[in-house]
Amino acid sequence: MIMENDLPQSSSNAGISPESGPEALDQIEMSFGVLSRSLLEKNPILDLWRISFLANFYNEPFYKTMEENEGISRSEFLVLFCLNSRQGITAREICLATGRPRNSVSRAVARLRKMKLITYSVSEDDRRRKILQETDQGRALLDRVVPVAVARMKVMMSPLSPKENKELNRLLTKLIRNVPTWAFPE
Amino acid sequence: MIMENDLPQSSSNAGISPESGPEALDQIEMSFGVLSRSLLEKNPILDLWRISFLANFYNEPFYKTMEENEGISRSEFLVLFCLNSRQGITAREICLATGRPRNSVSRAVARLRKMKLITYSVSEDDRRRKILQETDQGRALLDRVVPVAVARMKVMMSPLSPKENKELNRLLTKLIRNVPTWAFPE
DNA sequence: GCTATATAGTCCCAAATGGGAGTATTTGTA
DNA sequence: TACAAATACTCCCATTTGGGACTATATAGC
Repeated sequence: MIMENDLPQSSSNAGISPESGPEALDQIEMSFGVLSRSLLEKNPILDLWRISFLANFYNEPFYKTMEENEGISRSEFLVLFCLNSRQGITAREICLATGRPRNSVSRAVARLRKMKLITYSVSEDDRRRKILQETDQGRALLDRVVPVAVARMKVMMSPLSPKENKELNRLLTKLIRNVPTWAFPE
Repeated sequence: MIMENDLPQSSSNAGISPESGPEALDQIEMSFGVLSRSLLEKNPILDLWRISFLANFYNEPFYKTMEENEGISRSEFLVLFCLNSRQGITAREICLATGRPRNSVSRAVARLRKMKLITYSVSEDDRRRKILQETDQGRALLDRVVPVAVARMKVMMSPLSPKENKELNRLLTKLIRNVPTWAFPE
């Protein structure tokens, strides 16, 4: 086991400049402007802003290109992705897990069904429920799209060493465990 | 300076259960269902999913209640928030920093102006540009809304010790610096 | 200086969105 | 059994959204 010093930059983008200090976000200023830089350096909801920044600039372009290439909307992708992840689930589960309104999920399900990317069968236990299932075509679409997303994520995560990645996930787990205490106001 | 052991849970939510291991996300399953739990534990774009989960379940309810309480949309809030963060900026800067389409920002600016929450003046240097500025009313609105957001974020971040919070930000900085290399496909 | 190209911002309109009512079914209560 | 309340899902429709054309201004190339 190699003991590595995590403080200097890891494998990729080595030696461009120190990772912290005032010049750390020079590249951001180039691409996203001065305002973006100052928001990422200092604002009253800094931690949240930074997390949202990452999520936002990953997700939006990804969904946009997926729409163009596969004609599949964000909600439609999410439905397929969820089905791929767990068997025997219903629209309600997808709403809960993704935060999308039941409305949009229902519509996504209807369209995916029309496109023969999924099927559903009324649950025997509870005939209100429809158990969703991806078709071979649906799986095939994910097999085209998910690798693109994975590759994109790998690039996103590439500045972190394996050890740092693990540490990030440890911290995220702490935050995620806590979400139920604050997610739903009132 | 107190040397604390960061591995056991920090100040709040102490002793509920270990923060990792199979039972770590029991609470998630309660609130968000089994699907959500399995997605947060394992999926091909796990890191991204977890980051998006946090951003999503912070942002959506926040914007929704702000809409209800203040009659201000997401884009409108973002415009105000940006103006509060930096002087002399234009709509374009806000688009770059937030990823919102210029369209929506333009509309948000128009509406905020009608509501007397911001003003603008054509730039002398470049008469295409409109320099935006918040009014006292606009600032007052932020003074009502931002503390709510800050409080919510503090709860969100409360599971982390100061040291862990700092470490998280170190890791996020590494990721953020790298965004320009992948954010815009093609 | 003149023309072509780029940029900031706005407008139009077709399409997407989500709130909330509606339907079908199940569960709880007596 | 009867009936009230809850739940899963769908439908209707007013509102929002964002792509892309358009206007005004600025910049670059010659």
